[in-house]
Amino acid sequence: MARALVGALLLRVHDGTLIAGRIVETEAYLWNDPASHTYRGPTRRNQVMFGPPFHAYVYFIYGANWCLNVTSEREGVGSAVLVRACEPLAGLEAMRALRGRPEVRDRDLARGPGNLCRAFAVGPEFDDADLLDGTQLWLAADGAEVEVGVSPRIGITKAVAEPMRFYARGSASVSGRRALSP
DNA sequence: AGAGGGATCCCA
DNA sequence: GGGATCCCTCTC
Repeated sequence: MARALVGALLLRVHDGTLIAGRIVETEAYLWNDPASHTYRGPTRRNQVMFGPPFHAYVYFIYGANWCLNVTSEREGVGSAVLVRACEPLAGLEAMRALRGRPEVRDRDLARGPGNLCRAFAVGPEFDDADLLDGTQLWLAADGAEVEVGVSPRIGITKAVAEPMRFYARGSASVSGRRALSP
């Protein structure tokens, strides 16, 4: 699932403008995973992760950033895929305005999970939104061939060695130290 | 490399 | 209700 999402499209209609990007980086957070929000069971925040797959799980982190996840696995299994970065395809001016940083390069508009949510105007109002049947935020498949690399996840302190980060090889919009993206 | 920032959750 | 923790970002 996390691997398959690399190369898919993320689409957003915001104020009548289409914003689109190709997902180039994801991380899997599985059931029974010490790094996952669901590791200690259901809570108010993480309940969406136990719901049906392909819904948005949106959470706030570090006092400044929203993060967008796609729930995965069947209902009852608390798991999700963090969408860490998109390569911008459409609506770049809108994305730049949403970022509030006129100087940012195109490839960096949705690079990193917090930046991605800003660029796509994604916030808590999308928590639990159905991403296969949405009119404002949704996912779409795409025929593009993407070579997918695998690495450990970024920014975690538990299960650090697990190779559950997936990214599009060669994409300049992949986050993290470039050294992590050989 | 370091500070900022606030929600969440565990354990009292 | 306190305090550690956190799937980060920006600026220095």
